Amino acid sequence: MQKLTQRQGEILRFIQRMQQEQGETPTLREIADHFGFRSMNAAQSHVNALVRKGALQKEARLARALRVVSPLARMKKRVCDIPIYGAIPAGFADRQEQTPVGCISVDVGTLGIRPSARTFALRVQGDSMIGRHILDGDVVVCEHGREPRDGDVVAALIDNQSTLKTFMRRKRKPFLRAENPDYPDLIPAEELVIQGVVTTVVRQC
Amino acid sequence: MQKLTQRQGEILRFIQRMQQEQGETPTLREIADHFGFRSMNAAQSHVNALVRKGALQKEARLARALRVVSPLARMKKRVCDIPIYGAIPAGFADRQEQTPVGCISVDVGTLGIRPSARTFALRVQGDSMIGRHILDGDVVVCEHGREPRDGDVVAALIDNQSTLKTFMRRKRKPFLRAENPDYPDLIPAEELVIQGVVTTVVRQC
DNA sequence: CCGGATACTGTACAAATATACAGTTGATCT
DNA sequence: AGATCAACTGTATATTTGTACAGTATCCGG
Repeated sequence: MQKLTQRQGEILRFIQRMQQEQGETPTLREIADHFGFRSMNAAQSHVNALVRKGALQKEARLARALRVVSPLARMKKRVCDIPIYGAIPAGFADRQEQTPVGCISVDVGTLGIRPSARTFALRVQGDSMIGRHILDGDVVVCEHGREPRDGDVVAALIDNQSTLKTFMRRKRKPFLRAENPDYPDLIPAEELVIQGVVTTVVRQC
Repeated sequence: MQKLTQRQGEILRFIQRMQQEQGETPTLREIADHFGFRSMNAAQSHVNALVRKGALQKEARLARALRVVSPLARMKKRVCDIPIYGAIPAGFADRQEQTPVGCISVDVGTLGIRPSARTFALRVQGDSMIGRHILDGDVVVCEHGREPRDGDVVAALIDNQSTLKTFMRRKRKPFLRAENPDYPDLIPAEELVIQGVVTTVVRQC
């Protein structure tokens, strides 16, 4: 990629910012307006220069069809949004009814997260899983409805509150092991509602 | 939000998917084409219905100016892409030169990550920071150039390789403490290049 | 059986937008 | 001095796109 002028860099950054904030790339007129150009052609020339230098891609004649070219953008395949719930009440029937307290957006490819309608996230309360290096305040991404394997960390509903436990089997019977002395060590899994299997942990330091 | 018809749901999902994959929302004609409508008005009516029901927002007369309305979308302010490097060589001069091995995309608001040009990510090798609950294979997001505070985890360049250490001071002199027996416990920080301060940890289970 | 909503076809038009062409100014390089 | 390029102004035009209007068929609740 050829080197850009300072002005061209400004234009490129503006396009990039608009794309992130507004979800759409600006039109030539919007670019011209933002920089105070009295002629759209100023914006047009810059865009053409950026395309020529390989920093931008364009669909000819289409509106708002600019694309910022970057090694990152190429690697970023698809971003999916995962809702964060404070605590999940019992039924888990209709997720639309839940009010998410936040949202994390991750791109699928790199982290190996398969986006599905049954993916959600929880903010961990308490140090119950410190033995598995999951701390208070961490956000765990869970997949609902997946069959847990031995040793998987699962979110289970205990006393109308989501708690993390380790899933395991003893003599073919499924149990949940708490990694916290405050809770009984083994709980038969049949009595409980397993809300999801933890696939990812996010910690903000 | 009023309930949607099945067909309206299909239209909405298509718009949403295009926005994620292409970065832009489709035009009425593109919607019509995709669903095999012979008349744009079919698409137009659906879009109007979606707007009326509150599932979609629109800027009148502007091209590709649809917006999917959802509690998640409203919460998701701004997604920024962070490059993942395998290992960062010494100079750290021009990030453009580095070849990222991956990319994570996170939304800023919820996780409190401030996106800056100096933000990058590393894949952790080895259990050197297990004492801080950072494991082999985790991805750590770092901020370059920030002044580390006592107890912060930092990425330092040792033997031409990035290694995580805990930053601390003894008698006002900065040191790096390794949480791994294979390394000497205390290293004067002046002799080393601190590449970044860890702000976030991401673990894929 | 009627009214309304849904789900379309078909046509026409105006606004938004990209594009093309002609020119000016200033800096930089040869 | 001349050539070249970046960075603009100004005007005109073709294309894309959103919008409006007219109409048909089906389904569903009252």
